[in-house]
Amino acid sequence: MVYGQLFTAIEKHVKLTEVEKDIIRSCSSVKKLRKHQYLLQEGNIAHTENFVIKGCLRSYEVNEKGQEHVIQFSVEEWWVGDLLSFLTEQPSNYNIDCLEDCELIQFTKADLNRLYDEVPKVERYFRILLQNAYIATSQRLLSAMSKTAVEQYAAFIKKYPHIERRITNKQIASYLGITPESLSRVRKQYIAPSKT
Amino acid sequence: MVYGQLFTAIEKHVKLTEVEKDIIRSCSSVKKLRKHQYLLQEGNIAHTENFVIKGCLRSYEVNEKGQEHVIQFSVEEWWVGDLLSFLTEQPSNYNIDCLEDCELIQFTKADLNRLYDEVPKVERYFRILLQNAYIATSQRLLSAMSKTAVEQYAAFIKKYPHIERRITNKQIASYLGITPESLSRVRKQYIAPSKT
DNA sequence: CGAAAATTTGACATGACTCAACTGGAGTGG
DNA sequence: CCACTCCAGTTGAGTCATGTCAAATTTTCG
Repeated sequence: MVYGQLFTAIEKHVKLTEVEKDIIRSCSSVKKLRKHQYLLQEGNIAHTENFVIKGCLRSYEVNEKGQEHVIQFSVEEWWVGDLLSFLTEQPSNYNIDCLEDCELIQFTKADLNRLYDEVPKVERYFRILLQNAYIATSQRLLSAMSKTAVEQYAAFIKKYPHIERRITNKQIASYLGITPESLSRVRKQYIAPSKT
Repeated sequence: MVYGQLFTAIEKHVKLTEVEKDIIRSCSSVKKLRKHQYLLQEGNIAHTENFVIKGCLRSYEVNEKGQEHVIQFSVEEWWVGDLLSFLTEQPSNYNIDCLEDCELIQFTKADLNRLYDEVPKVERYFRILLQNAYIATSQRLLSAMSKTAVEQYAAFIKKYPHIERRITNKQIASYLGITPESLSRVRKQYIAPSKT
C-alpha cells in the first residue's frame, strides 16, 4: 500500500514486474518521523536515500558565516537525502528536518547496490532521475545568477504553487538566497496570479 | 588511439572488456572543430553528447535581457552537450562554441540507448557521471548564493587553475555571474596563491 | 601594422543587506 | 481560558556590494 506511490513514480520511467516489486520491497524499509525531527544532521553520514510518501522536509546547509541556506524542499513522491555523503560515506554538511509529520521509504547503499545488480531497471530509473535533477539544478543556478529577487520569487511561486502554502516565507527566502526582509518587500511588489 | 582517453575515463568507474570497447567504438564517431566554430546553437536540437579529447569549449545561454551566462567550460576528458535538449529532442536554449581547436567523440541518442542495452556498464558509468555532475552543480549553486564575488573568484581559481589560463576573464566573469568590470576589481583585491 | 576585443578605471546608481523596532499569531503552561 | 513567550512577518533608516555607463589603455590576432 505505502509502496504504491513509489512504484507509480518508478513506472513513469521503467515498467516493473511483480517479482521486481517484491525485490524492491525487500530492499527497503518504511520510516515515520514527526515534525521538527531530523532525518540527517551535519557531521553524520547519510546512510539512506529516502522517498517521501507523506509530509514535507527541508534540506539546508549552515555556512561558515552562520547563514542557513535551504537547498531543497521535498514533498510527496520526491527523493530526499544527501547524495554526496551517501555515496562517499563521509560526514554530511547538510541538515534535513521535517516541516510536517513524515513517512519515508528508506534505501541504504547496500540495498541500492543490490537493487542495481538484481534489477537493472532500477539503475536506469536512477540515471533518469539524476538526469532530471541535474537539469533542474542547472536551471536553478542560471536563474539564481541572472534574476532579480522579484523575478526569482515569481518563478518560485509559478513552479511550486503547492509547496508555497506549506512552508513559511522565511524558508522560501532562504531557498531563494535572499533575506526574509527582502522577501517581505518583494511580496509587496509582486502581484499574485489570480486564484483558481 | 583517440579512444584511449575515453576508456580511461570510463574505467575509473567500471571495467571494460575488449569486446565492450569495440561496441563503444562502433557506437560513436570522432569530430573535429576549429576555434570559434559552434557545436550547438540556440534553437537547434542537441543530437549528440560529446566527450572532449582535445580543446576547450564553452556552453552559454543568452537570457531575455540579452545577458550571456556561461554555464560550463569543458576541457579534455569532460563531457559537453545540452542534456535537456538531447533527452527531450526539443530545441536547445544553449550555445556551445569552441574556445580552441577541438576534437570530440560523439554519441547520438540512438548510439547511447543501444549502448545502455548492450553494455549495461555504460549505463552505470553515466549514472555515476550524473551523480557527480549533480553534486557539483548543487555545490556551485550554494556557492553562488552565499559567497561574495571575491570568494567566488578565489574558489574558481582554486578549483580550476588549469582552465583559468586558457580562457579570458570576461568568460570567467560570465561563469561566475558577475560583470567583467567587477571581476577586474575583484582581481586587484585577490592575492594570487604562489605560483608553482 | 591595425582593427577588434579585452581589460582597467572612474563616477554614479541601485538592489539587497543589516540592524532595530514593532505587530500579530501560534503554542505553552498555569 | 487567559497570560506569556516566541517567532514569523513587516517596516524604516542607513550601508555596502555590485551593476551601469563611459572612456582610456592594453592585448590579441588577422
